[in-house]
Amino acid sequence: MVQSDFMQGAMSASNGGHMLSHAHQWVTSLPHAAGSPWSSSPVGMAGSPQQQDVKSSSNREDLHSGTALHHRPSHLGAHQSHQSAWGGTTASHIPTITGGQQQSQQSLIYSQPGGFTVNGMLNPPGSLVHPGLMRGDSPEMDHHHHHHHQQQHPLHHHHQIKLGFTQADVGLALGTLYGNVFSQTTICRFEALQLSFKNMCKLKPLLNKWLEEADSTTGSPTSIDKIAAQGRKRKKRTSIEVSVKGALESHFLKCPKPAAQEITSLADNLQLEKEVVRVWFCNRRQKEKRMTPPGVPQTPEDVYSHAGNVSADTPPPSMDCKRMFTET
DNA sequence: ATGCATGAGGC
DNA sequence: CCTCATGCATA
Repeated sequence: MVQSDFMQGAMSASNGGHMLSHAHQWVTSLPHAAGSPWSSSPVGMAGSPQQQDVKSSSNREDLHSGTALHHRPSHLGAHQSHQSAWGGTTASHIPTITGGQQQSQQSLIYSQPGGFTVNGMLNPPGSLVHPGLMRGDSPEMDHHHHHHHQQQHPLHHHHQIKLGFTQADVGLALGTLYGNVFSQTTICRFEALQLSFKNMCKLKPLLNKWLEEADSTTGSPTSIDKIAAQGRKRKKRTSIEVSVKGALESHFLKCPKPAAQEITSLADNLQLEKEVVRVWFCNRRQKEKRMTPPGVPQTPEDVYSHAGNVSADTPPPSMDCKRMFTET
């Protein structure tokens, strides 16, 4: 395909000696067997071309999973404490795509030492529905017993103790294992289902493989080799004021895809570089296309539940507003 | 966890 | 210039 050139980042957590100042979330604490993430068959969503690229439709079926995932016995003194979102550790739960919409963000379902009773069923091995075939699939695991995350008990005899890996660790591991390195950001977005449907489909199998590996390798030293290079200077992130953001948002609602000239005038009015405004719109549009539209936070259950129809939401208004308010 | 940014691939 | 996949930098 075309978008296959992931391998440039790979150094987010390896510079100096302290990776990220405050580590992030801990991932992967999967109940063994809780495999099927999105058991749904996103592809089967014929009839509802939800969001993006419908053109490459016919090959996004790598979603079947079904591999029992386990965990890796390591004992990290997880200490996540931090702000809001961390209601718990982010279990690297592989989400189930439900037709391309939205899910929750960090739900941690995992097993407890006493036996994670997610539901008692999870999904049978082999219940991987093929994309396009069936879609009722993965049951809903209850999220009632979530958050417990890292309980670092000294004895983790079995390799059943779930552990926490940081998202950055996972991203790195994926790279060392399969060649595609991902950043904490990507893993985070994956878990939060904030990637495009297609992107999700691409990443899911990788994560699944990692999980398998993590289980089997139970402690095997993953060779760490990264491609660190890239001395390109990045533009300092522009901080846009809230009021200005509001203005941009306002315009976006009127016209999500302004013409170059509009962008120019807008930039002028807001006193921002044109490029900044242009990029803002690009990013804004992208955000619009992601899964997990705001306002429809699904509970973890929903996430793991049904997944069949892929109903498109966010109908592309495709209205072109060339210049309705060009006041130079 | 997310906002702004970079780049490749497309038109 | 856009879309898309990704990620540094940041709140």
